[in-house]
Amino acid sequence: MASMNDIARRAGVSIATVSRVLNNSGSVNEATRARILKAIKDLKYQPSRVAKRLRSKSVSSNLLGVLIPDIQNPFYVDVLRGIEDIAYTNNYAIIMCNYSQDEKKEKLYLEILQSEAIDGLIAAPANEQDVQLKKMVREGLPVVCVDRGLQDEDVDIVVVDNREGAFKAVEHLIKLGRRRIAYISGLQTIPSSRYREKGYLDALSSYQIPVVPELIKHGDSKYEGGLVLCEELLNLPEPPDAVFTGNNLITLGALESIHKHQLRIPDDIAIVGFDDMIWSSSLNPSLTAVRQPAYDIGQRACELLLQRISEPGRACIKMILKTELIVRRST
Amino acid sequence: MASMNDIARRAGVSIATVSRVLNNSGSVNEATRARILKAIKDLKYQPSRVAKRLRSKSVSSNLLGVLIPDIQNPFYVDVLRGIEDIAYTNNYAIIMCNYSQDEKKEKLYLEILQSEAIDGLIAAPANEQDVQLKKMVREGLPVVCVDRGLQDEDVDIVVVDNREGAFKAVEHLIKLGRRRIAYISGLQTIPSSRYREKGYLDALSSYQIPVVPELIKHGDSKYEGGLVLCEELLNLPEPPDAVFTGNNLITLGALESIHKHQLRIPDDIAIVGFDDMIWSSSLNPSLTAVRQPAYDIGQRACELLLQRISEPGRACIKMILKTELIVRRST
DNA sequence: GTGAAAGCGCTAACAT
DNA sequence: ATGTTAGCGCTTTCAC
Repeated sequence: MASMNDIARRAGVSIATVSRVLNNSGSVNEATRARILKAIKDLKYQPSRVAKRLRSKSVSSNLLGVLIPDIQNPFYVDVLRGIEDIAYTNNYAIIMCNYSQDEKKEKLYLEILQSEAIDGLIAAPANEQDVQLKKMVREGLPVVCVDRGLQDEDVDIVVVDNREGAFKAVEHLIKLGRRRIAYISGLQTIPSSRYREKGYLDALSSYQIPVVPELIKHGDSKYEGGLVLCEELLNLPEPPDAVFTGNNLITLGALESIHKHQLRIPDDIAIVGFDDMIWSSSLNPSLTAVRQPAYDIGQRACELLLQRISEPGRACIKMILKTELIVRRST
Repeated sequence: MASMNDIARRAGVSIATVSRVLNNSGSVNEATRARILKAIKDLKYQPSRVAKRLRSKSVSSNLLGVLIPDIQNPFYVDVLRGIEDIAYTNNYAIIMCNYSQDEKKEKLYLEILQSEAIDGLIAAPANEQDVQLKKMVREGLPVVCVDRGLQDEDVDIVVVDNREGAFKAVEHLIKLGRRRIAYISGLQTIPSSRYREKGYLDALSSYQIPVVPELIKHGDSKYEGGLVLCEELLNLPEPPDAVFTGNNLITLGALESIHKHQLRIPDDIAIVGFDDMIWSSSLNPSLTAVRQPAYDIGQRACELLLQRISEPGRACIKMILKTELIVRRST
């Protein structure tokens, strides 16, 4: 790969002049500019982003980090797409790190990201206390949180109103006449799980429906969790007549379990899930779901990050997006 | 962030010695080693991967590129997970580039990847003629192709036997008594689309079933394509009694369309899709599908890449994995 | 066993 | 308008 030096030599100038035409800084004679441009073309020169990044913190190296908990979860895929589209239009590349809900892996990735000298980071941390991420924020790395925030740390964040979304879902079930409504939660370390549980409890209490502890299950935010916990619910002496699932993977696991038991949805048991998916309407039956604007979340987050990179001092923004209840055949 | 210089000063040695203990190269006095180690700990030193990468091509910078066509397609997500797991255990980070089936975007990403000085690349190129990727291969960048290869270019590749997978799917439909079997293809520029079409045609011909051109539709490998093209099929004067869909997103689109027409599956029309998904059994009805070992593909590809990085000279390997027909209720 | 110094490709301050 | 040079953080010869 040709370097600036090669260009300079071929055009018979110094590398400083090459740098000038490359960055449109300073003034350079039209004739030499043309020569340099030609050399660049001839040698198919491509600037080294690595060298640029090493050179100085003051210049943007156009590299962002993205740290997400679970790439298997279509919600994060959509967030990622949103991020990526904005990054792409602004000529940023992305280092994508998926820690698979594994805090050890998350830690390693944060170290790598740091040592890759990224310009900024969009992260959904494993938990709100994440010391390492907090430290990076404090050291001045531009960070935007998505889906999950950081406790006692002033940082940009884009989330949805999880409590309200859950409330609407459970209220919907109640209005349909359901009374034994179960909740299958994801990891309790994740704030959104707790807010969704809060929404569930609030809805029950709003309608004076007693809370039955055995109808609340806590799992791992994954398919397997949904499967196993729903199994437990269905095996109860008095099983639920409706279930509210804490995220899309849990929903799929729960569906599997319900089908195994040969129960009819919604006649025997209704189900509403958090997170809508592109194939929700193709499920058996089509799924009533709380839709998060995942793609938007990604876009907004990336915009906030680029803003913060160019203006590090600006006050932090907490952006709360609305959810939407999509009613289909499963309720 | 502390640099090697800081460590050296604090330990009262030169950076060369620091480098030695960092890389376990050369011999260094136990006492000084201890001092240096302590300084590293005290200053929470983290090596700069950027500087290391700039320094020399001869030393690995532990960064891989991944170039995929469509992150919305769960198949690629699973491939990505496979890649990532292997990369992680070998202490490599990943720059993930999703070009959304957009060749212009793909081109830009290849440039970025190159200028990021990655150690190697796993790619599913938009088409087999990709000049830029070919050039990178020829210039010595370790590359492994997945899912899609490069014409007339010797390169490691991991694929499945698409023709055979399609053949099995269509044969299955035929044995069930279907005769008007449609095929909704993805982008024809993608080799796998063509191989799958070949498998479809071979199956028909093996069973002496005439090919009906209007039953073969070519689309864009996306949800919308599946939806629109299936719509066209269903509006035919003589609609198909079965449809074989070219990938998972097309399948979902086709399902949507069939449901819209209120047709019963498989009574009115059977459907079998290429690509199995975690929620295939939760679809309405559960989906008969050709399963690709996507996660394995990713793992194998990454292993091949790491091999090639450490041994650039070794002969190219073409790895062909088997598909599996999972029969469920949609046929 | 340890250090000095060159150099990877680039930017930016300072000279000319 | 253009050139010279220091330096970003690291590895690696070559001395000592």
